[in-house]
Amino acid sequence: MPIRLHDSLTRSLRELKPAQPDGVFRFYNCGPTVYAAAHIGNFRTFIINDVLRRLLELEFGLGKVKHVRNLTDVDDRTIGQAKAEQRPLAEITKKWTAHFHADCTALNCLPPHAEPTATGYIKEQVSMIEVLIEQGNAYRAADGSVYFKVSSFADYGKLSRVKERELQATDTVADSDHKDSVSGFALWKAHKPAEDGDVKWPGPRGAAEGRPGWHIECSAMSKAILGDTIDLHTGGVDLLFPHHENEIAQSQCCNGTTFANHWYHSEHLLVDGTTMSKSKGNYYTLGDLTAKGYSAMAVRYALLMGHPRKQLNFTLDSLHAAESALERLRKIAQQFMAKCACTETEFSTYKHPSGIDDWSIFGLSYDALRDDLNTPMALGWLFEWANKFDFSDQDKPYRYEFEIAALSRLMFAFGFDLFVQTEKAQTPAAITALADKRWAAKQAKDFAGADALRKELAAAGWSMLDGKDGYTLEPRKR
RNA sequence: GGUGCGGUAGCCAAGUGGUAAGGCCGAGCUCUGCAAAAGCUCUAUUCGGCGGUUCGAUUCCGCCCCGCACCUCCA
Repeated sequence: MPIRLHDSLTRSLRELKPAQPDGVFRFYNCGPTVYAAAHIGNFRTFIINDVLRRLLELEFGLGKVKHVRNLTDVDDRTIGQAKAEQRPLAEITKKWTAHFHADCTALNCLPPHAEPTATGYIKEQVSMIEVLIEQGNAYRAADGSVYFKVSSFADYGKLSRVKERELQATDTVADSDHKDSVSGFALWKAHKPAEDGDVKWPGPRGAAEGRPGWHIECSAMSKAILGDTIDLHTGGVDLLFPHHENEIAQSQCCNGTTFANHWYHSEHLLVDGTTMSKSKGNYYTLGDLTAKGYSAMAVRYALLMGHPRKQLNFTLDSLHAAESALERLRKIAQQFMAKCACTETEFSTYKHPSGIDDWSIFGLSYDALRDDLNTPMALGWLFEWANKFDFSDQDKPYRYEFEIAALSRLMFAFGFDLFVQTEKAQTPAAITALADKRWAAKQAKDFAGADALRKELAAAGWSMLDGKDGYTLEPRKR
């Protein structure tokens, strides 16, 4: 069964396969703008793309997938943030890039094979713009900015189906604030000292110094790293128009060939049934959630609970459900591991994409993933089969290794690291003292005293879990 | 107004022209000094509303109601 994925261009499910003879699947995913902490909505998209990349590696093999995700480090927002903080642009973008990487690591997202920055590819962007000017697809405005002439590209609107929109406006861009207009969008923005400070580069021939427009960076970096035609280009739905529409226009006019063979867009995350916004108090970053005591892995799980092409309603309750479900998954894995004395490390080593085709009882789950990345269905099958698996079957021991290898690979596809070593909060000495006291009381069969101490611990925010030979303490959740 | 996506149990969420996956929560039982953990069991005569097509619709069609998103620099 091949991997099939929805294609926004044809609005149908299409098989994913590398077009180039070298068999390498080329895949570009629009990345974040590094001017603040990314929110969990952003991460939904990146996690979905991470699952896709893992799936492709499982399918085509390691080294047969080239995943590129850019960092937008120069645009209105990054410049605005630098200005607001009165710091150099590079300092701001460096800081938030590091923050983004830390979040990605915590969420167990594999680093892309290349992570280009817009400022690292100014030359490439400038040359593309020059080609577009020479060919008559772009023109210089009076202030030295350069705009793409939408009317010069017949296929404009094909992706977003907005062709019939009122595109009949003039070819002259008269807007004074340098925003895109109906007939064109900015490829190059002339330097404006008051807004841009010292952020500027030499422009395309005949244009002023300034900085690139937003859309051109992806076209240039995709071309530079992956070539003129790529296998897949992805992003959130909001990028469908104008960003991706404009990328197609620029790239195809410049390169004279198809830009991307396949387009995929994941839907947005809703929080409490509505758009996330700071004023509604439902705006979460990963840090906000981990500060509440949730694990990053649970956040990842929660973001995969819904179909990627459907809006997903994220709530603190659903995150709690994710935390429990993940714990359940861990128990399931341990049941299999116990049967064949597999260690956590060994479980992890099974993760290597191996081309093994035996998916054992997890085949349906894996198939669901391959069928348009249906993560909720895959999770459903996973639990369904794990639940009905008979662990008491004595004739089965030799089979457990297949089960466990399959489960391990499935966990790799989802990107669930079941055995991450999480930093346990340090238990205050006073709490330990109380717990010791209670344990002693319990051993002495002073149950009334033990209960009183349990209550005291609870009041202090700790749960005491009694074991056979001792106790463990953990912070009370919620 | 244009374009697109949805409305399925207390919550989250799959799915199919043939009679509703899964997770969470909750309940009961076993276990347990208590608590936790673990195990077992149970939890939608019904899929926003009204019509239509059909032997049969939650699934197809029409209309209506409601929600969300995009419509020039938001993943």
